[in-house]
Amino acid sequence: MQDKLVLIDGNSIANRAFYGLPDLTNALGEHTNAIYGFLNILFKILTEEEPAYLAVAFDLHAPTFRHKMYDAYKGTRKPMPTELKEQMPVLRELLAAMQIKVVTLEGYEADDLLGTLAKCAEEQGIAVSLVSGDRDLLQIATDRIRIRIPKTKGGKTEVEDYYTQDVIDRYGITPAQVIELKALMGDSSDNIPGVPKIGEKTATALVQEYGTIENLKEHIGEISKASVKATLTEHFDLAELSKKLATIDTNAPIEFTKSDFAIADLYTQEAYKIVKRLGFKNILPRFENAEQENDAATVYRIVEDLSEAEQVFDNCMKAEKTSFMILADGKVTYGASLCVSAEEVCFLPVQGFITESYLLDHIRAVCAGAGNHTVSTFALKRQMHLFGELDMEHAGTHLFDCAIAAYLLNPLKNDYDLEDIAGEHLSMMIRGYKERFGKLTIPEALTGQAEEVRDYACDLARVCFLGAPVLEKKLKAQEMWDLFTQIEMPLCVCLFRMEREGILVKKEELQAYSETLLAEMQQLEETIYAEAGEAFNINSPKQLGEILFEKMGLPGGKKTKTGYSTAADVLEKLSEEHPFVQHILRYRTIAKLRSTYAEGLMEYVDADDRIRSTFHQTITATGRLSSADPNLQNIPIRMEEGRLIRKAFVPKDGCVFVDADYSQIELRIMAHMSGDEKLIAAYRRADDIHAITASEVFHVPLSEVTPQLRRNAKAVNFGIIYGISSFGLSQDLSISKAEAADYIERYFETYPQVKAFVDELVKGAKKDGYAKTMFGRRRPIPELHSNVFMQRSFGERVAMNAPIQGTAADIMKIAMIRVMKRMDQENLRSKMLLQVHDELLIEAYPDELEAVHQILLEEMTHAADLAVKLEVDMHDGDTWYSAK
DNA sequence: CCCGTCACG
DNA sequence: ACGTACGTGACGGGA
Repeated sequence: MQDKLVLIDGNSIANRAFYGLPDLTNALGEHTNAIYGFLNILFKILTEEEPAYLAVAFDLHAPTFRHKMYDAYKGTRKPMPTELKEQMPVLRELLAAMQIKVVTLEGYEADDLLGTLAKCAEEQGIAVSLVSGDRDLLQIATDRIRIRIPKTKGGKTEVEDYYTQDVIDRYGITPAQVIELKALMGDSSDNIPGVPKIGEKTATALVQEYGTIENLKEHIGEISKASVKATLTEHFDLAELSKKLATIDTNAPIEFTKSDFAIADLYTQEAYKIVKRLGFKNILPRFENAEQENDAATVYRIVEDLSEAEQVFDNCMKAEKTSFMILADGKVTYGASLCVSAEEVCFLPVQGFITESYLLDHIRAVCAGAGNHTVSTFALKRQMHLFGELDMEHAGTHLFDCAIAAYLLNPLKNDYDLEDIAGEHLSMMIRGYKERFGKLTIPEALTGQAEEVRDYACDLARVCFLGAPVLEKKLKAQEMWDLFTQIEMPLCVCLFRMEREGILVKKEELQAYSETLLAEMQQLEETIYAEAGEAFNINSPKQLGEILFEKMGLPGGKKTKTGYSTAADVLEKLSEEHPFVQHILRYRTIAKLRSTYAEGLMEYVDADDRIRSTFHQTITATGRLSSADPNLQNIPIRMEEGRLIRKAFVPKDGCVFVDADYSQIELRIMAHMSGDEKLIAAYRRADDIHAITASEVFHVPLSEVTPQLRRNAKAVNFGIIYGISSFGLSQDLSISKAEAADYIERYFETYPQVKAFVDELVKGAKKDGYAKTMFGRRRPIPELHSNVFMQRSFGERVAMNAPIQGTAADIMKIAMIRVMKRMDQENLRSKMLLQVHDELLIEAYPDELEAVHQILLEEMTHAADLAVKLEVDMHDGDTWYSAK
């Protein structure tokens, strides 16, 4: 097989990728698109050519002979944008990790080095491919040196190839004449004033006719075009200069040798780490052979013998700290890994005498910890569902959930898997399940690749073991240790118990409700089709838009990226005059209630007629919880027809619901945090804060506050919490922006300390890079430093909202822990079932009703000590509907 | 898989 | 001039 050398123009290809691809960032916020594009081209070429030799050339910042030739040469290059500039050293680092030869030389540009190497290799009988986006390189083309220029066509990268003949075919001139052409076109000397610039067609014709610019000069009299003649006569010296600048120096002091340029193993462990960090998921598999070699000091052991297992658990109990990870799929446990020390990690597969319950019971015992050791793991709540509950307080003092810790350190991430935590906090690269086992189930993996499963499970436990102290240190440094130990970890147990409990629903109520809805839906469907004159999919915004705005010709501006907006606020403006639109809106409401709530919820009813939602503790940017599968935090209440669904949620036999919710908690927090005396006084005075606000802001006696004025004041109150903007308020109140701005101004005049407070929030967040709650929870706000107005404004609103929404979340979490703890202490059998941000739902035994009321009231109102009293509204009911 | 829409706080 | 209120999750449609 013939030897091949591939040469790559590093700057040119990275540059091309940077401008050709959308902006791309990894989890750390590093820009990566130039590197990504570079790698894609590299792999494409390598796959195609299978070369024996490879090198990438880069420009240096040092001046080249071109600078010496012409002072202004440095100005001929555009400055690199920082987003690209920062990628270059990372790319170099990656190439080094892949053991790829990188050439740079002071005083020479990449072109010169590539040209020299190409010629040198050609002389040694090696076929050369030179990859660049720069057509200057075409001058190097021969029959054995191929210039390859990547082009993007419709998202696909294609490569244009040029041997000598291809240059002639495409440009009508020989490779050697490329410099003549460039000289006439002034291509390489953009910034030199007065340099001749002749269009490509004319220039090509001239080169074809005269061969060189020197020859052209001698025949300048023959040129007919006056402009061409003038510029060439006047500035011929500049054309000559231009030619010299465009000429690639193939005599750079550099040499091609086979040994120096031979491709070694590209897929090293070092390279794997970098690609992993960069987040190139589809490139990563190439590097998978480069397994993370374990520290020689750490032993991963499979334990199958019962007495040996006993020994492992015994050691865990005695150890100062330990960690574990259960390997399970849904409800089935296949094994667990435990880390007794940094040197010894054991994997215990479920088999023989090591049964599921044996394993789980022992792990629970390790967590419950008779001793004083700390136990770290990942996603503790999920594992509690396998082995059972723990003590809330003990969780705070002795257990460490790496996912929750990582979430507190950066709540903006989409997920917190252990592989990411290992990379981000330990600079350790762990391969994930999919990378190791693909689509295999755990039992399949265990049969076929038992040792790999062992390594995987042990890796996870080891990351927990090593990660906990690192995360702990960071939490303490950021003053979130109390938040973690006193709120989040105990809450984790609290949430587990709520999830395990579930909530009873009357399936037949859901069914009946669904049928009622279906009947009306079908009726509406008929009416709508008749009015539209055809049948269409009402649920399709696209089809609906066409019917409304094209067929029926209703006035409607295009609003969304994909077409007409048919959102409720748009349709409501039309509905007055068009009953048809009212029918559409009504249909939407009914369809939503049926699909998401009536039908949707029925899917989740367990055998014991209870629905068990999952409360996610590591999702929101502000510190709130979220509920999913199903979401029980968005059950309808605002509209009566939707609210009816709550009649299906009932307490178990012999119990009643107690529903307690904070009254305007966010606004009270606002009053407290701002310290605004007038707002605080307003809260101390009476209960209808919106009316008082209206009275004070609009200067009318409280008794004369109209519902309209109250509504406006309420909207302004909300606006302040959301991060006020006149546009947003104007939208909400359907008033002009100027009026909205006026309201805001009046509000700030009335409560000047609120104004100072929100200003300070933005200022502080800009300085620190994050917003902070009363309990130290942080939310990073990178948008604050954006150059884009929209994004920056968003950042400012977030800086105002996050401390308020987040503090409310903190307070509710504290209340939940205290309520549950008190119910435990008083040996109540009543259960906490749901949290809906400012509301708690308890399933109470009648004989405990008084106690439950008292506990809720006391613990919720005293969860935080604010300048303004926290008020709680409480209702009992035999359904969730009537308990509100 | 993303988008538009809509349910909640 | 820019064009949005803050925070979520689920559904159906359509590429």
